[in-house]
Amino acid sequence: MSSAVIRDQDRAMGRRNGLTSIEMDVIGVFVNAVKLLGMPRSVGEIYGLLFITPEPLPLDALVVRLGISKGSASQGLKVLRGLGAVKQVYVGGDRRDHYAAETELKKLVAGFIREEVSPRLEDGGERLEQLRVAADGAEEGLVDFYRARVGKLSQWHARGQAVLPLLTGLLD
Amino acid sequence: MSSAVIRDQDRAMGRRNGLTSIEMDVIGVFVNAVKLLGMPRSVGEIYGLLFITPEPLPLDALVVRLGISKGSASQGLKVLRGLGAVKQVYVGGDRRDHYAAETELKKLVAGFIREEVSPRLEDGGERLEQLRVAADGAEEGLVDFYRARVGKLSQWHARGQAVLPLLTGLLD
DNA sequence: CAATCCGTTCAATTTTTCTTGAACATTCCA
DNA sequence: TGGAATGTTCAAGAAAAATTGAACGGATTG
Repeated sequence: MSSAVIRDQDRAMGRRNGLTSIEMDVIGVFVNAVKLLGMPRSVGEIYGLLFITPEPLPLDALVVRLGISKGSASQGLKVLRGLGAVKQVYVGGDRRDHYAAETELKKLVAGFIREEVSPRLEDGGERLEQLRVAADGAEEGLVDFYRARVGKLSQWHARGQAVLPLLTGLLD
Repeated sequence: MSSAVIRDQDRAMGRRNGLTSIEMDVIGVFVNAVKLLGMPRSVGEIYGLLFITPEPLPLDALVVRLGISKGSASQGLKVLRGLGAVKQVYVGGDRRDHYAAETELKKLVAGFIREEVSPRLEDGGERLEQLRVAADGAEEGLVDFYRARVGKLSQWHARGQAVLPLLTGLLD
């Protein structure tokens, strides 16, 4: 089969790069979404392609179809595995790892909270300890104000910790 | 008063740059937080300083104390005003605008949702329309799968729109 | 084994994002 | 009205983040 034929097929399907237009649209949605979450474009591309592909795909397929480097694909999959956004699927007679998108919203949100949000909240909790000490040791006229503000921060922190678990609960 | 005296005072208060150590710590907390939300460092610095300062501050004070440019300060305040994270306070006999931090968590979260999240959700809703059409027009064997996936996306979208208002409600 | 395949890592590069600073508009005041 | 004060905008430069690609380690195969 000549490559000219392939290009004709691509054109007929509305392809560019080797992605169909519906694939590109869905990927675009996810690229947008992961940007909102502060993640690199490639993560959105990978998840998007897996989401809109019926079969599990190996790393090479991501490289070829998305036109990204092997390094990006590997790192992107690492992030997605960490989030639990991707399932590893065994494909007989092929020693490559194959991946499929995890599509349960609850799991995705829980993964994001676990990997991205909770660590920061914990970190913030430690800082609060130090802030309380620092506030108490401030100049006379400022101690009360500082204590009030650190108290406000503690309140926020507690609210965050209380609300996050509820959030995943709402998504069954 | 000589600048040597000022420097001595700074050293006694644990200052560097002209910020006390508690100010720097609090600012650090907010710089971290806004990064999680995908906003520039300067926005966190400005909000942090306003949060931990008893008096409302004008733009110049932010420039001097944080050591940032007038442009950054102006743009950062613009963002914070948009979020409703900052109150404009009138100070008699001074024609500069003075700003104080809004410390009601509910307002801050609502502002973030309004400015950063909702617009994207709406945008996503429009894309979904197009995706439904594209899915229906796909190759024979893929139509069912595509419809299912677009349906999944719609579900997520609906969940998001349902949950966001609840979220602010939880923060009274 | 040696050769190949698969995936990871990380320094170098590219891309994106943020910050700066000078030009500008507007308001205030003498 | 002229000039000083205040704040905004945006092009250029600096900084940060993402991507690449080559080198590497380990597993598999003939």
